[in-house]
Amino acid sequence: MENCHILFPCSSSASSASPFSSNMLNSNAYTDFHGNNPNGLLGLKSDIDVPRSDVKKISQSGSFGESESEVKSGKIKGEKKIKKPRFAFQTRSQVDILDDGYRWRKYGQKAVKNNKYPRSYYRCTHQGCIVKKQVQRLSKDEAIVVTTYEGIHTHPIEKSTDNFEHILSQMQIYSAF
DNA sequence: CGGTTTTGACCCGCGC
DNA sequence: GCGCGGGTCAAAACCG
Repeated sequence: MENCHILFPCSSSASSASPFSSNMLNSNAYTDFHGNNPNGLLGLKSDIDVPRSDVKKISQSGSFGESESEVKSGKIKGEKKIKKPRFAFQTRSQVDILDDGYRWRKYGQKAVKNNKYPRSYYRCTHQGCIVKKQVQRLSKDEAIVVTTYEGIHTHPIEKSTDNFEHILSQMQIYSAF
């Protein structure tokens, strides 16, 4: 029970009063702190709008032979659209892999238009955990890495939270001014 | 050996 | 209807 959920204190007053517009990625604001923020804190954005309803996914090879269509991504036929929370963190780091204490498995990588650097897709390797994460580096500032979390972990961390605290000390979060 | 990364192909929503 | 951009899968390669 000691395992605390990694929930950032951004839900309190982050509703619509967040200083970051939905297009924060295009904002050139952070370009300004270039060299201004030794701490490496960039920004945070929470998005709760998933237009896609996650329709079933059929293998391209059609090798499915059993009814595993159950709760795969939280999508059930009779269920309503489950809006999964989305959090985007901008951090300044040389490495894309920001270890938050969870185990991730990369499942894809795509090049983003308008961006020289590709975007990596990760997924939590825990059973039943559907949390996804994607890491993107800005072409404008290669020192800036945008990590977007999708979903909420429902299981404890396997690694020591000590590591996570270490990360927290490197990044500060704009939860509420 | 098992799990993970890599990488190309496929799929889907949206705009034109 | 087609093309584009973005997201996911899956088989092989890779690493401990």
